[in-house]
Amino acid sequence: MPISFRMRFLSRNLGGKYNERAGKVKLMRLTMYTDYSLRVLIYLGTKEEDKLTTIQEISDAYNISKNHLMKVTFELGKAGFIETVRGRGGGIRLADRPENINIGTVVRQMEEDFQLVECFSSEHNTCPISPICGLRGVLGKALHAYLSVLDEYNLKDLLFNKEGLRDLLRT
Amino acid sequence: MPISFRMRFLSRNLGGKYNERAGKVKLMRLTMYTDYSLRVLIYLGTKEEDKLTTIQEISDAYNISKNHLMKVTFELGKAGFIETVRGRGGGIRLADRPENINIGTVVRQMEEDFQLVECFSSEHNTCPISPICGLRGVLGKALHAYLSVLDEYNLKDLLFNKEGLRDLLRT
DNA sequence: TTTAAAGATGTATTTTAAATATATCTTTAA
DNA sequence: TTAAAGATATATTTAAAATACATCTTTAAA
Repeated sequence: MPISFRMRFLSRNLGGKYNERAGKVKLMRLTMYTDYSLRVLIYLGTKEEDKLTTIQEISDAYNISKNHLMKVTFELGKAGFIETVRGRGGGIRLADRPENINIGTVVRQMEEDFQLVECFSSEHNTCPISPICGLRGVLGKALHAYLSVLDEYNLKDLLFNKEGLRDLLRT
Repeated sequence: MPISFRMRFLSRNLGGKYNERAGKVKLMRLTMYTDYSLRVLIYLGTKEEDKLTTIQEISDAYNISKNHLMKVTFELGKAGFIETVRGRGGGIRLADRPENINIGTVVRQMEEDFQLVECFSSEHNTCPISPICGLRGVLGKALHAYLSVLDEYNLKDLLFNKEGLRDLLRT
């Protein structure tokens, strides 16, 4: 459920050499998609209330593909976290005050699913012991704990140094 | 950080149609690698103490590629969760009693890293606000909560219905 | 003392999701 | 009526994950 950042890490290669980290994998990542979603919200949170910001501006500030951000903002708008104004002079803004935008809610919304392991999906599961296996319950509980922490925070909590953020985001 | 099961889910396709779930992604997955690790431990846990089990047998029981399991068991051995005996008549067995094999420890060991988002990696980070951004802290806390739940369980907890597991795993 | 069964190791290939790019459409203020 | 903005769709690229294949090494049994 975490923002999956595959970036330019060394390839995992399960079949690779057996020295160093071979065989291990990178779990618990959030996608850049979710990361970008949060970055957009943070950016908008540093702006004056109601003021519109263009996607281009955010793209410049973070040096992120505008095309990618278009899709992120589209989803953020559909989910109701931001308002979008089309046409010349348009842009995007937070749909609510930062203290009312919950981080857990954002991550849940930008997520597709929380199928931690194969047996979380009745459709794709092939594990023969799933009917009586305790693993799903344990992982589900862990997932809940993860999201519960995120539920404790809202966007305002991430903006405690709003001036500093503005400085760093100035292009 | 969850066991990443990509399986045969619909492709995410960030650039796909904007109806249904397009744009959303699947986070918090564990890899099949970690899932398989836990399944191997569960299988061994259903066996009599000290009795050796071959990888082939586990491969048959779960219908998992033997080659893949070879790598999983190799890692499990290196990490000290199982003992491996080479040569004819060899096999693998738990290195300790199930109650002493902690699930959180297993997941941490089979993990490569816990870089939830780009800014968790000083090497790959490009986000300009990371020096003062509260996101990393929040996600780190959530990750800790996730692992802490796993830390509360050991392999024995997953074997409460050992007889049922044996039945389902009989090939 | 040779053979076969087991795990160990390395490399190569395939598949999938994620990331990104491109192109066009729609809206709307100037 | 034009240009700037977001909306939408499709296509491409990249990287990780999953898997397959090919030996090698160890060791007990024949």
